[in-house]
Amino acid sequence: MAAACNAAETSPNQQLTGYYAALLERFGPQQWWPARTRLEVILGAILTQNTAWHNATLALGNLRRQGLLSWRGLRAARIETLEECVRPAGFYRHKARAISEFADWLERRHGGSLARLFSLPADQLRRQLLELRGVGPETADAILLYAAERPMFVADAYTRRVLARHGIISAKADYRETQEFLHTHLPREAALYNEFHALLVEVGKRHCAPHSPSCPGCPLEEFLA
DNA sequence: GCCCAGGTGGGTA
DNA sequence: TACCCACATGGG
Repeated sequence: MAAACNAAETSPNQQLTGYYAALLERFGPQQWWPARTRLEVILGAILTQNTAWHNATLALGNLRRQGLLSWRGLRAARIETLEECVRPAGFYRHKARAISEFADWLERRHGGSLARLFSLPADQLRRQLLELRGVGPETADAILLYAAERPMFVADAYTRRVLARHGIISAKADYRETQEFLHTHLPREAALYNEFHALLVEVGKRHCAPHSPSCPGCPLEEFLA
């Protein structure tokens, strides 16, 4: 029998820990982020905005074929070239501009050094990233977590949908509220946030359709039963 | 043909 | 602050 989505009798910490264990048991380690380098993590974080990851990989493949997967390459490229590469990921004008400005900014502000950028304290790094056009809270946190290995939970649409569907957070909880909840009730560990977020995306894709009241076959419902 | 996908930024009240 | 809307392509 499918469980009612009511976990009120256990603490949020216990719920989240139990959810994590249940997801890990069902799906196994997800080995995120699916990228080869920190630069690819950053580009992927921009390219996947409101876009299926598959389309982001098409754009990354185009950039690779054009020899643009380096800061020098990106800075030297014409914006029209970037737009053409990025087109499969949608919103291509925005994303090409964001990538181009990021490359210029890194050169200007940090001498083109990702090591220098990522040596900043997490709060300062996040503030700097948020100053960039096309980098909002989620993209900044994805870069912090998956490229800089800082413990910032990426409270994306899947995370919010899955947690809300199971009554863990309010359906109205926004990005900041969801992230604060997770930071409050989970150990502040990058490896845990990495794996948990990836698992939430996986369960969201497989079992948690938008606008559906339930999640058939969802391991979280079995956990609650 | 419609819905959805690992958001962000600008405008308006 | 809180909504609303534009931005765009590819797959099911």
